[in-house]
Amino acid sequence: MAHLSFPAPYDFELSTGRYRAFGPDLANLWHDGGLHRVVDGREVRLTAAPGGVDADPLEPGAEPVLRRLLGAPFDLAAFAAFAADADETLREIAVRFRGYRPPLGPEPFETLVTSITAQQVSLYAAFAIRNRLIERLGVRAEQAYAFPTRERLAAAAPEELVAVGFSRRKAEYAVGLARSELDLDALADLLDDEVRGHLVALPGIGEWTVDWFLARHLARPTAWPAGDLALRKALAAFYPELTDARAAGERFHPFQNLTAHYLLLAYIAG
DNA sequence: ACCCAGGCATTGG
DNA sequence: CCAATGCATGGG
Repeated sequence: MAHLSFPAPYDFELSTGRYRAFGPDLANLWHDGGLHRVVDGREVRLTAAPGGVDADPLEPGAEPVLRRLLGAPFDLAAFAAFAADADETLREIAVRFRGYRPPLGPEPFETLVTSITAQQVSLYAAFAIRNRLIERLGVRAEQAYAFPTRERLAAAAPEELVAVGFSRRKAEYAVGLARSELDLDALADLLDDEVRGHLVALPGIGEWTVDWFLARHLARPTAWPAGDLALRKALAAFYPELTDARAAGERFHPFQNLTAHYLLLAYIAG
């Protein structure tokens, strides 16, 4: 057992709600009050603890990916200060949901495949399809599964993905991504627009998917998924005067990413 | 049965 | 540049 510390305030349950809201997530499994995640083949159980999160067991080398999973790169204190000085709407949302630290997709390939499953369909459908993919091509540890590796998907026939509910097109996108030459880890060293250029060149990866990759894998502060349907609905609900979602992002510079997450959370929470 | 849901590529103007 | 269309599943 080891401890991962986070600056207060940090609300573990609120922050991990995404992994329960649309049904179970076999790769980020909420089980018996804790979040289970497989790192390097070993299942880790994460639970709330004073001052942060307990991780059991914590292998050397697993800490960076776990901290990333828990959204460690976000500067919540700076966002809180920004929101406190912003409009009344954002100010109230930031206070109501203080301690919310959006989880990140710890692995680039997994993040992209997850987004492909979520294109167009409801998140309930996306989670169901994703879970069947994980069961079929992933590897189970104890309760949770390791998400299917890029190598496993590169070796898969698209028909295997169709069999778990992918459309024919999406099956080809996911397998094509796995088989592409692109070094996904190297994207972390590039500027936002450079990342965008590399990714949108791949079939099935458009602006929306890149925006969420920048936001939820690379934790880029100014990522702003202006085309996202849920974010548009949240904007319409909280800022009816901001009819241009893309332009609206400028208002929240340089905290577009955290603002988007807080608006989505507030919108879903009702 | 029908419609919509945290898109994207393709086709045709 | 923009409009129309098909896609697969789950929930209402």
